[in-house]
Amino acid sequence: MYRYLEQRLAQRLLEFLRGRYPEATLPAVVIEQPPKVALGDFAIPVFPFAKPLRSAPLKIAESIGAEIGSIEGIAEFKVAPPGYLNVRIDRAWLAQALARDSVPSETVAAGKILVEHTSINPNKAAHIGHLRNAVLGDTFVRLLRYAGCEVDVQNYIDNTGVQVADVVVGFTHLAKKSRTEIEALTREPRFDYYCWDLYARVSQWYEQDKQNLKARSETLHAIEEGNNETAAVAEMIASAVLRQHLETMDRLDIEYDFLPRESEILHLHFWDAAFAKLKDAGVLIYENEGKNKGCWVMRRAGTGVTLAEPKRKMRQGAQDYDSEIDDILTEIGTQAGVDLGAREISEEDQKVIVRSNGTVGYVGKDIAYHMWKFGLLGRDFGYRKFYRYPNQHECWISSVDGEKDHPHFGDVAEIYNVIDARQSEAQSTVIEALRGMGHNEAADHYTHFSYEMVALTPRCAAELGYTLSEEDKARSYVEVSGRKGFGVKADDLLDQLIVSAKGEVDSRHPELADEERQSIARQIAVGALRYFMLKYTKQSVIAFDFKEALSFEGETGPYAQYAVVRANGIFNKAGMDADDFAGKVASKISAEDFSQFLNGEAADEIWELWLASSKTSYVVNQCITTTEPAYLAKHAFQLAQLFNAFYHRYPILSEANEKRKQFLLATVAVVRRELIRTLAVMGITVPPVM
RNA sequence: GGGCGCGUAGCUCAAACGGAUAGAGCACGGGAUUUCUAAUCCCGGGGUUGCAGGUUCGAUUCCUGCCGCGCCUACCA
Repeated sequence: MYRYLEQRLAQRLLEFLRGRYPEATLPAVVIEQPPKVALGDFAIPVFPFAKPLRSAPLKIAESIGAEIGSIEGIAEFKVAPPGYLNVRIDRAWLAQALARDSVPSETVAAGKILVEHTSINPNKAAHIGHLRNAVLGDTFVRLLRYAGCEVDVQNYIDNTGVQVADVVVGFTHLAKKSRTEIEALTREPRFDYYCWDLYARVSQWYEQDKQNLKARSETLHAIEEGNNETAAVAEMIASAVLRQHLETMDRLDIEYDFLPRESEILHLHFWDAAFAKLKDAGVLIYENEGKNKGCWVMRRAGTGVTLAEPKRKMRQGAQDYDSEIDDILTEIGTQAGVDLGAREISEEDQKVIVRSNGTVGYVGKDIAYHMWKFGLLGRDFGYRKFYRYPNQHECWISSVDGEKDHPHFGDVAEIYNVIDARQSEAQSTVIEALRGMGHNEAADHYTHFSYEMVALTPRCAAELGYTLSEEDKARSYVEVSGRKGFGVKADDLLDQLIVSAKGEVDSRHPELADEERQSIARQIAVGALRYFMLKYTKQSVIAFDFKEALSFEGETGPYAQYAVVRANGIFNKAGMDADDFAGKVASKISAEDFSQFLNGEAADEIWELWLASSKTSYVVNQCITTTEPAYLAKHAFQLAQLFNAFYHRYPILSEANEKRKQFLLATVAVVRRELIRTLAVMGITVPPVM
C-alpha cells in the first residue's frame, strides 16, 4: 500500500508541476521518507526546484502544498524548514486498506525469468560460502515470485572440470578404490564429507610431486572424452555428491527446477554452434603471434573504448539525456585515435577462449550456455527426472538422451546469475560476447547478481583446529578453500544450530514431545541461518564467526520469529484464530474507530506499526530493483522490533474499552500477517511456540 | 602494473536514488511489568564517517589525489 500511495503521489506531483510551470525544465521529483513519523510519512525535498523556478525553497513548498489539491489517501501537506514538503498519509484510510489486505493491481513484466544459483562443484561437501549463494539466490527467487513473476530456478553443475577429476584421482590413486567400492561409498550418508577430505589430500599429493599432476590431466581428458570407465566413475561420484547437495539445500527449503550440466554442453556440442556464431560476428579473433599464438581470443571486458555502456547508463540515469552526447563520445574516440572497428587487441587485453590445441575454455562454454538461456543457440538439452522433493516437486537434470515428456527450460526473457564477485570479469566477458553478436536486448537483461565471499575470522579458524600462518593471523579474515579443505561445512553449521536451538527449546518447553521440540529447533536453526546470510549487504565480506552465527538474540531470525509467536500467543489466549480474525478485521473496525485510535501524537507509536506493515511490497520492489535482499531482513527486523515494543507497552486482552481492544487486536493481526509474509519471502517459517 | 570493491562506535554491520540530530545489534553499566510478556522491553556512555582537496544550498554518499586492506588479472574450471 505504501508503494501504491507513493506512486500516486509522485504522479500527481508531476502533473501538478507540469501544469503549473509549463515552461520551466524541472528536475526529477524525489520522494523520501522523513527521519521521524512525527514529521510525516513522505518527504519531498524542494531544494532542486529553487533555481529553475527562481524562488525560495520554502515558498515553493508552500505553494505546492496549498495548490495541489486533495489526493485520496493523503491527509495533509506540511512545509518544514529548510525546504521540505512533508506529506501525511490519511491514517484511517491506509489502515482500512491494510485491514482489507487489498492489493492494488500491478503490471508485471512479461516473460519468464531465470535465476541461476548454488552451482557447487560436485566434488565435495557444501560449505558456508555456498550457503550464502544459495540463500541469496533462493530468496531472490521468492522475491520475484512474490512480485508475481514466473521464475525458473537453475543450478549449474560443472561435472567435467578439474575439481571432479581431482577427486576421481583421489579415489583411484590415493584411496585405491575399485569401482564397486566407490559405488558402495556413494550410498553412505556423508559421502560428500568423504570427498571433502579426499579432495584436500589430493591437492597435497600434487604438491608433493609435480609428476602426480599427470594423473590429473589424464583423468580430466578421459572425463571430457566420455564413454569410458573413468568417465563413468566420475559421473557416479558427481551425481552422488550432487544428490547430497540437493539434500543439504532442501534442509533449508531451497529447491531447484533444473540442473544443466557441463557434460551435456560438451556432448551436445553447444560450443560448436556458439563458436560458428562468434566467428561470424567477429567477436573471436584468431591470434597469429605472441604468447597466445594459435588461440581464438576475445577482448577482455572493460578494456578498450566501448560506447554502448556509458550511453546506456546515461539513458537510464539522466532524464535530460541529449543525443549530442553520442556525437561527443564519437568525437573523443576519433581524437584518441581509437577505431572502434579495430581488430587489434593488445596481448594483455586478450582473453583466450579457444586454446591453441583447439579445446575450449570455460568462458567459451559459458557463452554457449548463456546463448541457450536466451534461446539464441538453436540447440537444446535432453531432460531427465533426477530428484523428487518430499513435497513432490520434480527437479530435472540435463541428459544427452532425454525423456520424451519434459517441461521447457531456457528461452527466457531475463536472467540473474548469483555468482560471487570474484567471477565478475568472466561474467562481463559473457555479456560482451552477447553484445558483440548483436544481442543487446539479451545483454541488457543479463544481471550478474554479485556478492562477496564468506571468509573465516582467524579466531574461528583456530577454533576449528587449523593452524594459520602469522600473516593470516594478522588479517581480519581468511578466505575459505575447498582445495585445502579449509572451511565450515554447511551441514555441520546447520547441525550445530539445531543442537543449540534444541537446548533452548528443551529448557523452555519440557512439556512437548521430543519430536515436536526437534521440529521447532529445526525451524529456529533455519531461521537463524537464513537471516544471518541475508542481513549483510551483498558487497560486504562476511567474516564468519560461530558466536555471531549461533546468536538467537538481537538482530537475528529467531528474534523475528519470536515476535510472531508472541502475536499468536495473544490470539491463542483469547481463544481466537489469528488468521480468521485477520480476515475479518475490516468489518470489525469502522473508519471512525481507526481515525480515533490512530490520530494524535499519542498514537504515533502505533501508527508507526501500521505504516511499517504497509511497506512490504515497497521493500520487495526495492530488493528486486537493487538486487539486494538485505532490505528484506531489515524490514523483518523493524516490524519485529516495533511489535515487541508495542507488545510490551500495550496490554491488549485486559483493555477495558472494547472498541480499542478490537483495534489493538487488529494491529497485532496486520503486523503478524506482514511479518509472516516477509519471513516467508526470506524462506523462514515460524514455529508454533518458542 | 591494470581492473573491481572496501575503509563509519570497542566488535559486527546499516544509512538505495546526495537531504532534516549518521542508526542498529553485540559487548559494557544501570533498570523493568503479579498482566497477552524475559529468545523481551526501557535508560546510559560511546563517532573529526581513513587522510587532503573539489563540486553543491547540503557530502558517509559524487569527483580528484594520497594511505591502508581485499578480490580479479592462467592456453585451470
